Amino acid sequence: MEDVARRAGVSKMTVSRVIRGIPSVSAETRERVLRAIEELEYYPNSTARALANDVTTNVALLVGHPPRFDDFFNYVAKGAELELARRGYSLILVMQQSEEGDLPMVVRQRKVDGLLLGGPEIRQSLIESLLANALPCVLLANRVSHPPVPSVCADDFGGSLAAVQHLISLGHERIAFVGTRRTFYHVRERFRGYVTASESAGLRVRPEWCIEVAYSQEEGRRASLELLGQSDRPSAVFYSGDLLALGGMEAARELGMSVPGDVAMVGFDDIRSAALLDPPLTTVRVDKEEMGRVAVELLFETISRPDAEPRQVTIPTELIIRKSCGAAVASQ
Amino acid sequence: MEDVARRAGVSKMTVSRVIRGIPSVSAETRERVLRAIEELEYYPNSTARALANDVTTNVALLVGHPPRFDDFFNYVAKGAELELARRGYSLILVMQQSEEGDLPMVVRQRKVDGLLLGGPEIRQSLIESLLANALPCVLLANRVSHPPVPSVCADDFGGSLAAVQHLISLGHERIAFVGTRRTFYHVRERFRGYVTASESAGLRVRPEWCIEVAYSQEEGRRASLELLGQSDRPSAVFYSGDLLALGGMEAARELGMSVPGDVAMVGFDDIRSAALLDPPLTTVRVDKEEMGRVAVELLFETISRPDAEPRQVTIPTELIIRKSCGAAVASQ
DNA sequence: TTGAAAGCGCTAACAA
DNA sequence: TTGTTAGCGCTTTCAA
Repeated sequence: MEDVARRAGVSKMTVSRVIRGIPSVSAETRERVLRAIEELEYYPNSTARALANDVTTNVALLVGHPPRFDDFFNYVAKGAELELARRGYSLILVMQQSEEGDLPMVVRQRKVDGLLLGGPEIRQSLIESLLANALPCVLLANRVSHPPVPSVCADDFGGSLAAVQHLISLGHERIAFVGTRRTFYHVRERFRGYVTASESAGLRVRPEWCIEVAYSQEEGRRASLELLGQSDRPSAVFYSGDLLALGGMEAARELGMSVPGDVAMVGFDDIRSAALLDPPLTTVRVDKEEMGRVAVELLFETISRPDAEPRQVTIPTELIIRKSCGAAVASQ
Repeated sequence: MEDVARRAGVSKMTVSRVIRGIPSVSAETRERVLRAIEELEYYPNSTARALANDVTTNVALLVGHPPRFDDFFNYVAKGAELELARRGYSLILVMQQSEEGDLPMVVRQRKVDGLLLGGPEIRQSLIESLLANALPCVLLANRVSHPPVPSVCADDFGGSLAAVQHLISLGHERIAFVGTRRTFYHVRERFRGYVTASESAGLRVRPEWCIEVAYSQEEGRRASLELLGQSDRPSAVFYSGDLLALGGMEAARELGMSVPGDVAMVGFDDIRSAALLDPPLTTVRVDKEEMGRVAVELLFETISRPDAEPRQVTIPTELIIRKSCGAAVASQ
């Protein structure tokens, strides 16, 4: 900066003003400074700026432990990075190191101006510590009631409502629900959609057909084996996540049942593999990149107006009808 | 820091020494300082440290344009982040904004101490600019001959050799190769493995069966339709990447051919979907997390000894035999 | 073994 | 419109 100032025959301060676009600089001076900047290929040092301004221009995306950086958050990260880059910010990727709600290193070190908290595995206690430290946060694919935090979720309720209504419209009256822990907001919502769709069609929700498992293909398989192994079995299964549905298809294969012939299956999320399965999985598409993008938007709102009412944004979902549900028309 | 110093009854300088573990501090003073740090929950400000030391403790993972942050780099990022965190560093994720070899923002701003350059889409000119700016770099899944840069690649040659030899051992004598641009190091190596395996088995490599396409499922499909639509067609196809093989399976389906009955298929990379296909895809597994981890190791070597001979590390691959190759024994 | 002063590259506040 | 001074939170250098 010193060099630029010398070359343009002005003080460092004037250079600083030109860089920041402060109007109180005469046109000709600005011109001279810009030329000097160009000639010297000068670019301001972000560390020094950060120290002087107390703004790092970094945002962290924190994903839960054990390192759950999968297809879903891959897209979210992409959407977030693109939006951050547009604003001159950078994305720091952080895998939580333990299940505890310890403050992440990047926070202790003050390396970031805010955080995107990915998924429901983020502990409530961590959210509270972060807020107590006045760190702007946005929840991604999660929502909490008590401390008011902005959040971005897919339309979990609406998506699941549409999925189950679709099954019902295909004639199914015996629909089971296999999902992860209902302490998770998104699972609760997806379950609510299932219940609402069922009940408003006059179908009874049978508790023994509502199964709670961990999020893995193997767990989806186990639950499905149990469900489908009985004589009194459902004719369709709605899974709260595609990975569980993968396990379900595995189970059906093991039992010699055809999908959708003997049992229809529908998932949620539209992970990359969903379309590649045999049969291709009918599922609810979540726009993950858009979620990342919007989360960044909310974060900036929070940074600029920390006391504003936190917004809770819901991203629309779309039912993607493939073959696993047995609908006549199958796209993709 | 001032506060800690006051509380411990020493100067800032002594606090700094204790934090950095500098020995010339008496045991009792150190004790007092540590207590004060604990009581005040003091944690050094990384921005200030960065400015004083000219070390940001940040590393960027740069992925090519158009934003190719897929399954492969998802795992690489995970491996890299874990290793960086162990060393007190952070990972900044950067999607290249254009095809040009412009210096990324994080570099101009001096936000990072080094870069991991992901994939062959990174322009040679960019690599050279980076090196000219004395920025430590490591190539990931890429290798160049001219400027000496450390790199981490899978055993592209060995993996493809094993894959094609396996096809040959199954009796195939008419094996085609579908791959992306041979200007890419990894494709060149994989092609070399194909040629070597073929020729040492006395098989003729037919140029019209060596097809070059872009990396997408659709391109894999198109190439395969062409290959398999002729009467004089191969009995097996080796794809330089799983995504292409997905397209291949699609093509076979369209042509009413069974895999592996009418044509055997083998991929490379072992992306997440590979095992889920019907039939499950035989492929060469690449340890992507390990690649990320090792890349970080190399980067630190380069940072600490910039003039040392750059290491070129090759990560072993493993042939994963599933069903698409037609082998009798199928695992997974 | 400890501390005081200067400086890393920038910006806020004030003065000219 | 422009420049000077002080300071962001740390570390380096030198002196005590």
